[in-house]
Amino acid sequence: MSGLRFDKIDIRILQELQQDSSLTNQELADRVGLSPSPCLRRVKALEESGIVDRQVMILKRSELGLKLTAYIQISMDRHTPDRFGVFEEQVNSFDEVRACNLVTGQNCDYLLEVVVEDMEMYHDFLLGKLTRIPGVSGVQSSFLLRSVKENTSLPLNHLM
Amino acid sequence: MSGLRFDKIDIRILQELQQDSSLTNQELADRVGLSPSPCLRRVKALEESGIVDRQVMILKRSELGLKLTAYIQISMDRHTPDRFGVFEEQVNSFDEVRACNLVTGQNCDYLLEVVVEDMEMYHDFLLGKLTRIPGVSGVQSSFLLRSVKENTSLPLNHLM
DNA sequence: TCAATCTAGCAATAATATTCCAAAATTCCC
DNA sequence: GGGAATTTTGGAATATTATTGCTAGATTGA
Repeated sequence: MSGLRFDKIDIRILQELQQDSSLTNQELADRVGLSPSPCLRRVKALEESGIVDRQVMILKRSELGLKLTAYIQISMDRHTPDRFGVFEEQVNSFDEVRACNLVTGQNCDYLLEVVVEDMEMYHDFLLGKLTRIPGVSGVQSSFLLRSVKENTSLPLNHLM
Repeated sequence: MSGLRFDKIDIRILQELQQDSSLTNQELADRVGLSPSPCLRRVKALEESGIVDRQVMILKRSELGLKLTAYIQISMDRHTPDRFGVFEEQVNSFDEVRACNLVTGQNCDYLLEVVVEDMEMYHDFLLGKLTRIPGVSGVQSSFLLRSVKENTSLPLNHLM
C-alpha cells in the first residue's frame, strides 16, 4: 500500500472485479454508478497502480473429474536453505499442487493443497512424488469433505 | 465430467485461460494455433459445457496492506447439523475468511484461511468473531511465512 | 469566495468479438 | 480402404465493446 489512496468507487470496482472480471465495462459502470469512460479510466489506473496480480478463469473441480482434494502438513528433517530450495523447486513442478506455503508452528513446516482424480492417484502422488523429495520427514493428510467457502477475493474494508 | 470430451486444443485453451483470462481472443488463438473464429467458438462451447465456474481478478495482498495470512484448524464440540449450520453461516459472513473447508482427520473439523492487516487485527478477528461462534472448541493457528506456490489452476493432464 | 485541479460524461474512433458461409478436414460406416 | 455424412476451420462482414479527446461540471484549498 505504497501511499495509494482509493475512494469508495475504486473499492466498489475492485470488489466487483474480484467477484467477476468478465463484466463488461458498461455493466461495471452501471454497478458502480458511473458512465463507461470514467469507469474504464479508473480500472486502467488501478491496473497501473500495481495492486492487480492477474486475471484468471476458475474451473469446477467436480466437472473435471478431480474428486479428491487433500490438505497436507509437511515437516522437514532439517531447516537448511538447501533442503527448502530443493523441496520448493520440486513442488513447483507438480501440477497437482495448487498451493504450498511455508508457515509458523510446531506441527509442520509446509502446508499444501493438492488436487487429484481419486485416492489411487493421491497414493501415486504421495509415494511417487512428494515423499521422494529429500528431507520430507513427516506427512499428514486431511481430505476435503465439503467446501464451505471458497473465495479468491481479498477484504477491502480496511481501505475505507 | 458428464460424458464431455476435450481434445488437445481445448485443453490448451483451458490452460491458457486458467493462467490469464484477460487474453484477447486473437492472442489466445495464436497461442493454441487456431484462427480467431474457431478459437472463440471453442471458448464459448467450453463455457456452455459448465466446466467454468467464474472469472476473477486477483489482487496482491501486500499492496493492499494485508500483511498477515493465517491458516486455522478448528474443532467443534459436537458434530450436529445445527452446530455446523451456524458455524458455516457465520464464517460465510466474515470477509477475512478466504477459505473454509470441512475435512477428515482427527485433529480438526474445519480448515480456514484468513487474511488480515496485522496481528492486532487477527487478534480482534479471533476473539471478536471466530471464537464467539457457539461450538468452536479448538482453534490452532499457523501463520504464513512465505508463499511458495499459489496457483488457481487445476491440473488437466488426466483429460488427455 | 475564487481559482486551480481533478473528475465526469458525451461523442468520435479504434479495437475486438461475433456471425455467416464456403472449403477443408475428420469421422464413421460399409 | 473408400466414400459420404458430419464436423471443424478460416476469411470476410457485422456488431459490440473498449478507448480517447474534449468540454463542462465538481471538488479542493487558500
